[in-house]
Amino acid sequence: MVTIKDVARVAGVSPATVSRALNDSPLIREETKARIRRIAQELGYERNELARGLVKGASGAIGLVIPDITNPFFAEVTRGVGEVAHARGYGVILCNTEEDPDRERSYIRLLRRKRVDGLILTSVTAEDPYLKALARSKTPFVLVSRACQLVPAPYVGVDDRLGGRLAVEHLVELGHRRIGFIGGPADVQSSLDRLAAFEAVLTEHGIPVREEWISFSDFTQRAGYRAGKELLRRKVRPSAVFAANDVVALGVLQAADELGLRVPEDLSVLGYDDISYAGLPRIELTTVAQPSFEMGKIAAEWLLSVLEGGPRRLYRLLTPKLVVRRTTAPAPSG
Amino acid sequence: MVTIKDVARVAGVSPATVSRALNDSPLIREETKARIRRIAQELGYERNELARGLVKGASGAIGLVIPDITNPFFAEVTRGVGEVAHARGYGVILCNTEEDPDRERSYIRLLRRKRVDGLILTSVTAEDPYLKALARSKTPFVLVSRACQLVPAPYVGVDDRLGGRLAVEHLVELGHRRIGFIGGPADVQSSLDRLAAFEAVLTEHGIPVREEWISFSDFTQRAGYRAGKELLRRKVRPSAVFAANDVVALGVLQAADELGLRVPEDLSVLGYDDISYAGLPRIELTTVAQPSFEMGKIAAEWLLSVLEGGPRRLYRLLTPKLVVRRTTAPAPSG
DNA sequence: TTGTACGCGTTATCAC
DNA sequence: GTGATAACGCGTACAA
Repeated sequence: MVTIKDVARVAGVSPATVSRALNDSPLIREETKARIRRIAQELGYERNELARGLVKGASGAIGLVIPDITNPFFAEVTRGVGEVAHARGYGVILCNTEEDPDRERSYIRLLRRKRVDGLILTSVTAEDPYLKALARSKTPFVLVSRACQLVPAPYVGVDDRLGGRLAVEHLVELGHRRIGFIGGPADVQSSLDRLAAFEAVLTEHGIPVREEWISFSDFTQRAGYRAGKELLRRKVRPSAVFAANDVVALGVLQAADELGLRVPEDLSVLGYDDISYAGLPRIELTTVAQPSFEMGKIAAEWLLSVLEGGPRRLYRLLTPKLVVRRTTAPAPSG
Repeated sequence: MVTIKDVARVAGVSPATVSRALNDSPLIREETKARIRRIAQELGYERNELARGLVKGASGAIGLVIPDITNPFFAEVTRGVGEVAHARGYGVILCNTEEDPDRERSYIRLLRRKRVDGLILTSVTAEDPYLKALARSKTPFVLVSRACQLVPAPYVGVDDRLGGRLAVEHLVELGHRRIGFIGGPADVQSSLDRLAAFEAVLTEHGIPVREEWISFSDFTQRAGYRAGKELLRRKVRPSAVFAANDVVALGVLQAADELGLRVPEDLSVLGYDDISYAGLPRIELTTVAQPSFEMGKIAAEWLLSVLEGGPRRLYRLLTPKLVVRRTTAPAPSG
């Protein structure tokens, strides 16, 4: 690979001059700059960011830790992060944990070895202790979508209590009193918040919370399918199900179909996220919309601004929005 | 950040010894190794891969260039790549081009500056000249799913001619003779191959190819919707549509629904990829399955093996599989 | 306005 | 077995 020295030799100047010219230093005469740039271009020079990172103490890359890139919600977050990172010349190192805490820890170590300038985490379980260690280190990080109670940390997400409330109140208003909840992993804050809202709304309306209608999955379609099958096979089953995300809701829909339950006539199903497939005519899933792409952008923008000396505080709770489609309907009178 | 020197000072040895110990060199006495490792651990040392990369001439990262991370097909490829890369300690720098050739070129440059050890490209348009330059450079790369005619390059994908053939023959066997095609971007090889198969099969069966029923989109749901609307609004419209991927097919389904066309009674729709949403009970899209996750894994495995001196040739054409579900049916007798 | 010299954190090549 | 020393490619204080 051609280095700054090669360019210097050809241009008949010192490497320092080349470095300055390429970094547009005001110290260099314009014509020299132009000449050096031209030569660099001709030689196909691309600066070595490893070397540059070593001396500047900044790698020009950020780490993005995601539980499941296959979930359109996180794909959108990823897209948002990539958009702003790239616009500012940063690279994004993607880490897909598959909801596995071990992988997550191992990824964080990888990212630290790579000296990423900052981290965006969407994969945090509610009380993982490694976050404490991270908070002590100097590397800035943001939590997206999944908060953490253990450590005060910069965060951007939607108000999941409110989102859960919107969802469950919608069901209650439709006359449902037998409502089930299928969450994500039991240690994910966003899922817990949605559950808390679920219980709160039921209680407010004097509807008993039935433990046997509450279950946890791992935020995948398959898990939603399984949990749905189990829930809907009970002798006494709910007339509505609130799934803690859309992917799970799609699994529930699948379970309902296989059991011969008509949606929404026999069963109302409500999701969370508003992934693009929720709006398909064949699906028409009622759900709570989150600005996922926006969240990725906000997180990245904040992170990059911190890297340039901006304020280190961030706490953004965006507002979720109920999107009523066709998987919810008034409760059957039975 | 704690460096090798800090560890050396605490351990009372030279930096060289620490480096050797941490790299498990046989030159170091076992007890010294153990002691040094313990100290490194206590100090929270993580080796600086920037520095390491600089001296070793290898960054320990690969670049992954994807047209649309939001498309489950590419999300699966990404997952496959990440799985094997991380198992071997490599980082993956993700670049989402949104099908924009300018972005693509700019990403490639970013990745070269970051000195990635290799590239996985799924975003190549059929005759982009930058590939030639890439081929001349020493950085190894693989093309996944989208081939390139301009340059002989390592490739893993499915046999799109065969896949297209399976699809169209299925329609013909169902008695369809008025068949439309909605492709991806006009310069994407995989889309072109599927089109070629489409035309070949029609011709073989003595069915005229009607240009006005052939159109191109950009491989998104929205584009599929638009193209579908246009196609299905014609006075004379096809009884079946072959969409060059599932996302586009979903858009076509949406268009059909809005126009009051029943699928599959009035219109058969066939996709390509078999993304996870294609199998939903509400969708049941007939499609051609590609082993997307597998393709990502194969590409990464090959790339990493090349980095360790393995053979530099690769050409894997996997076999696509027709998955018949419920969006295709015999042609209406009309 | 440009060149010289040093250091960033590692690993590799010599010595001892 | 272990320690000094020289790279890797770049940015930058200091000198000119």
